[in-house]
Amino acid sequence: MISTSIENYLKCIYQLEEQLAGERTDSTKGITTGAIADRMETQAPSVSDMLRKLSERGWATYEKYQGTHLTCEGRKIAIDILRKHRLWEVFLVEKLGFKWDEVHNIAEQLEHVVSGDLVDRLDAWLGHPQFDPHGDPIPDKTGVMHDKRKKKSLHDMLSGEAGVLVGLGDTSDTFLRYLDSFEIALGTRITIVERFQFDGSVQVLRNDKDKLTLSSQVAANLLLITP
Amino acid sequence: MISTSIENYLKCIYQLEEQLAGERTDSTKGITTGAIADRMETQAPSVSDMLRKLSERGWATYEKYQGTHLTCEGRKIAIDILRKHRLWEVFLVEKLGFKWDEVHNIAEQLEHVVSGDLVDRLDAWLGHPQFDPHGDPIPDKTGVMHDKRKKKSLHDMLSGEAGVLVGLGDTSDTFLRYLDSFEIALGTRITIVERFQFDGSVQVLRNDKDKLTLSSQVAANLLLITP
DNA sequence: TTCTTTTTTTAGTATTGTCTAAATTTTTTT
DNA sequence: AAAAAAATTTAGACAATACTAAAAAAAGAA
Ligand SMILES: [Mn+2]
Ligand SMILES: [Mn+2]
Ligand SMILES: [Mn+2]
Ligand SMILES: [Mn+2]
Repeated sequence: MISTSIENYLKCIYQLEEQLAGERTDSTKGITTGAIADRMETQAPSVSDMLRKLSERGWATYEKYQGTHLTCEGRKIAIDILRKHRLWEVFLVEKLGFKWDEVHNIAEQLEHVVSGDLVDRLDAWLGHPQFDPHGDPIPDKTGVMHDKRKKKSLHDMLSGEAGVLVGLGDTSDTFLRYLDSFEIALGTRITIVERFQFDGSVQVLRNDKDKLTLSSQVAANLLLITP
Repeated sequence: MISTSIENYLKCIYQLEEQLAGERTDSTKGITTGAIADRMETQAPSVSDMLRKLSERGWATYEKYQGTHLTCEGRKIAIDILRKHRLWEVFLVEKLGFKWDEVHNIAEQLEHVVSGDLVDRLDAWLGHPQFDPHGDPIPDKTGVMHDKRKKKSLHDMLSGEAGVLVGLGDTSDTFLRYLDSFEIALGTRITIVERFQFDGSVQVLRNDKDKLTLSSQVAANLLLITP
């Protein structure tokens, strides 16, 4: 039996690896103790302890001071947890009517419920959803994500370019509520009117109607598909 | 924060108290260490330790060798867990299509998910069900069970008497599957044809059609309403 | 009542996961 | 290249929960 704590660590390392894959080219250095401690809001020694345990159990490679990488088996577990997390989020939003900023903590608990059948039945009953309420792809039963969309950050788009919001670089509750206040949701069409070099902010058109200004930080976390 | 383990103990003690209330008249002696250990499939010393902790926290009264009773606050927690357990069971059977003998272990985990909103939304979305898939009453938000039915064990019914199955004295997976093999479910109408003094078994009519013989032990665990 | 059996508690140990403080190693700066 | 700063690991401790073996108390039998 895998403990809740181990599952959380594996998922965390997986997500840090995903993130790094998008940013850096060299993957020689593993995920650092510090990055994990930050993300899990825990202390570095706890992470060191856990990394030794994960490598003993064959779910991560780990050499002192070199950071860590998931093994195939570790990655499989992480993806399985992520699948459960996102499916439960869909359930909470679509069926129970929660808002997208209310589901994370609940899904954080539900993802650890273990049952051979439960996830698959949930998946089928929800109609095999492809994405969770935050636009993140839901892996299928075999761990494959069928996300063929090429997402581009609003940060990297040019004046006049338009796209539809389909993903977020940050899914924290505070950012989600911040987007609510702008009336920006998944599916919202965004067109760049003007970029300001001064502070990196952008003026955009929301759904071809309303003009608004988004900070550089917000823009960087909005991921769109452009036609 | 209340741990999963504590929640399980409180629920267990509550259910033993319920059961005892139906059997005995004197409630002076508390629920025994041994009864709890049996039901939780744990060792007596673990129970002794936990009882001391429960009484320290004000959820149970406990004096050495005298057994335990829940306090009001302890009972409130136990009922809350029971409510969650039974609502999740309804969800698993009605929405996801699980069979009644497959849901207990899953609900045993789901009952510990904590969220102010989740249970109430689940309850409303399920249409405020009164009973779980095993016929057990579901407490409302305030902890009250609205179960006005007078249940009578098949064991205590006379020849010729008839009733409708609405509850079970034992909800173990093995007993549930045993009932499946007899094609007996909640709502099944049962009429006593003949009682055998020899071994306490009864010959009954199922839904006014098929004759079958039930052992004394089965009969004792079938709870019916009689018109 | 006294002896025997059963139940319960105490004592001592193990496991898991966390933390702080101190030591060590790596990285960065001068 | 040496010194300073930052990151990481080790050491030692603690809380929660469970277990076995032994002691103590309660219940039942003779
Ligand atoms: Mn989690
Ligand atoms: Mn999500
Ligand atoms: Mn439980
Ligand atoms: Mn039930």
